[in-house]
Formats: sequence, C-alpha cells, structure tokens
Amino acid sequence: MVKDLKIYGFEMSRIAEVYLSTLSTLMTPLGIERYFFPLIFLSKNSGKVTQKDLAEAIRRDKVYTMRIVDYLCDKGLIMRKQDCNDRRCQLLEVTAKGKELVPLIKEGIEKTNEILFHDFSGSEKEAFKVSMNKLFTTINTMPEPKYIVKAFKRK
Amino acid sequence: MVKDLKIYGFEMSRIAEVYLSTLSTLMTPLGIERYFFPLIFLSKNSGKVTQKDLAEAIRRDKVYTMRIVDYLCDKGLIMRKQDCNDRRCQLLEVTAKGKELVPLIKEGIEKTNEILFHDFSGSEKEAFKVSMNKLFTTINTMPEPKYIVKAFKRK
DNA sequence: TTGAAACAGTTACAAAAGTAACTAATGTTT
DNA sequence: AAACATTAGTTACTTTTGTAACTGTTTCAA
Repeated sequence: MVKDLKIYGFEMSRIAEVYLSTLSTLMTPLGIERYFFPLIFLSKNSGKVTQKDLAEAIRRDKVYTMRIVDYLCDKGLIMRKQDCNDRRCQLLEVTAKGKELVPLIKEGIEKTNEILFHDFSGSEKEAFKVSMNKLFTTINTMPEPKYIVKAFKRK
Repeated sequence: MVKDLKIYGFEMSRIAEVYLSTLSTLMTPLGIERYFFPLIFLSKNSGKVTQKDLAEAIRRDKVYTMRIVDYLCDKGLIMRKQDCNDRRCQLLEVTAKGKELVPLIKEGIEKTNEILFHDFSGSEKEAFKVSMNKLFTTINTMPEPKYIVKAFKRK
C-alpha cells in the first residue's frame, strides 16, 4: 500500500492541462479558446444568473469570474444586462453567437474524451465517471477552514 | 451518453487544486509548501540527475524546472553541484534536511488521500488508480503536434 | 582546428492569476 | 431617515507562470 503511494494531485493537474489544451486546440478555430464550462453553464441559465451565481457555480472568486465574463463578452458570446430590480447586479445573457457555439463545444468535449479515454472500456469509463463525481462532491463539501486553503498560499 | 457528457478537465483541475493545497497545508509547518513530486523524484536519484532530467520527469520546460530547483535550494532541501564531466550541467543532490522530509511528505500524501478518497471502497480506489495510470500514459505518449499545445495558448 | 550547431542553464520581459482595497447600490438598525 | 453594515462588481497592485532571447560549454563536420 505504502509502496504504491500516489500523488494524485500532480498527475491530475497534468491530465487536466492536457485535457483542456486539447479541447482548446479543437475549439480555437471556432472562436473560443477557454472557459467552456462557464459558457455551457450560462447557456443553461441565460439571462437568469448574475456574476455572483456564476462564481458560485465554478467555485471561483469574483475577480476571476469577472475576467471570464470580460473574455466571453469580448468574444461576443454573452452580454451583461442591468438587473432592473437590483442595480448592483447584472444578468448574463448568452448571445445567438454564443448559443450556436454550445453544441460545437459539446462535440469538442466528446472528441477530447474519445482521445483521452480511447483505451477505456465502457464499464471503466462508467466507473471513472462515478469516481470523479464522488471526488468532486467531496471537495465541494469539505470543511474549508481545517485543511483547504487557496490554490497556493502566499506569505 | 451525450446527456451525461462531462468536461473532465474542469473537474480535474479543481480536484488537483484542492488535493495539492490540502497537502500544502499539511506540509507547510514542516518547511515545504509545494514541489513535492520533484523532491521525491530527486530523492530517488540524488546526485545522479540534472535539471534537464528533472524537467523530463515532470514534463515541464526548463525555466519552470529551474524555478523549482531555486525554491528547493532556498529551502535548503537540495544542492546544485557542478558536473565535472560536463560543465554545462549541474547534478542535483538532496541534502540531509531534504532526505528527512521525504518520509514526512509521504505521510502527508497518505493523509491527503485518506481525506479525499474517504468514501471509496478498496476496489474503487484500485480501479481509480488503474484509470489514472492509463490516462497518464495516454497523455505522455500523445502525438504532440496534432492536438496538444502548451497549457494555454497566447497570441 | 575552427566555426557552426546543439545544449544546459539563466535572465528578462509579457501575460495570467491572486489579493486587497475601492465604488456604488441595497439592507438593517435604532 | 441617518448611520452603519452588506453586497455585486471593478480597479489596482503583486505574485506566479509562460516565452523568448541570451551566456557559456560541448559536439561535430569541413
């Protein structure tokens, strides 16, 4: 057991990097290089969510989230709209261009999954998905103050 | 199948982040906040490898690798030693202090794994490890030019 | 043997991400 | 309703990471 010890964090960050850069390479010619997950989230909730809601969905701070929104606005994929009820908020609306892109992103994801999981059997894929969901649930419900800190501590 | 589509890259990068920051939190009081994998690699090959070798092992460019070496040197965990045969190279040697740290890092990894995989059965853990190895092998043998680019493209 | 190419490592600059302080709007308390 | 606290979003600054150009050394072909 000790002999087989694994630093999953190291491998995972490499795999995630390759995963996202593969997807990025596939999608760049179509007009979006990153922030696929946020765009998909917004397309499901177009006009109904604020930056704060997006920040919660992607579990990132509001500055990072604002940069994503800036990026997607610059690309003409979403728009900020003032919320009439609360002028502090802005509702995020996916444009026609953004909506067209979503199915293409999903194709890109499928293609990326095919590349990376090419040697996985159907049941292996299924088991892996279940495991990832478990891990994701675990990290999203962890008692923050005890162990978890920001991505990396500064002094 | 399409309905259950998953952007693994997004989840993985979050999981990796939490994983490494958990480990970081556990290890910081002991004198090392990051670069656990490089130190473990170097401890297995103390005095026998160069920065280039380390760069290959962690699959990173040489500048990033140099920064890791700087960090570990600053902490007094490794030392750069001129290679007499080739004065371009420097052999990386783990200090006594560094060697003492390695088993503590392994304990930290075990503890981190326990936290993150607490709801995994033995066979689930085993299957997950196999899957991660497969993925890691896949990304390390991928035909670079076709799909894979750097972590993120700049213009 | 010498001059171009390759190589290990470093430096310097550019882009991205994190942190904290700020602005403007809304809520709350007395 | 005035003073204070809270909230959404932004700006400004710092740290980290990526990229390219550079230095000194070695290799190899003419």
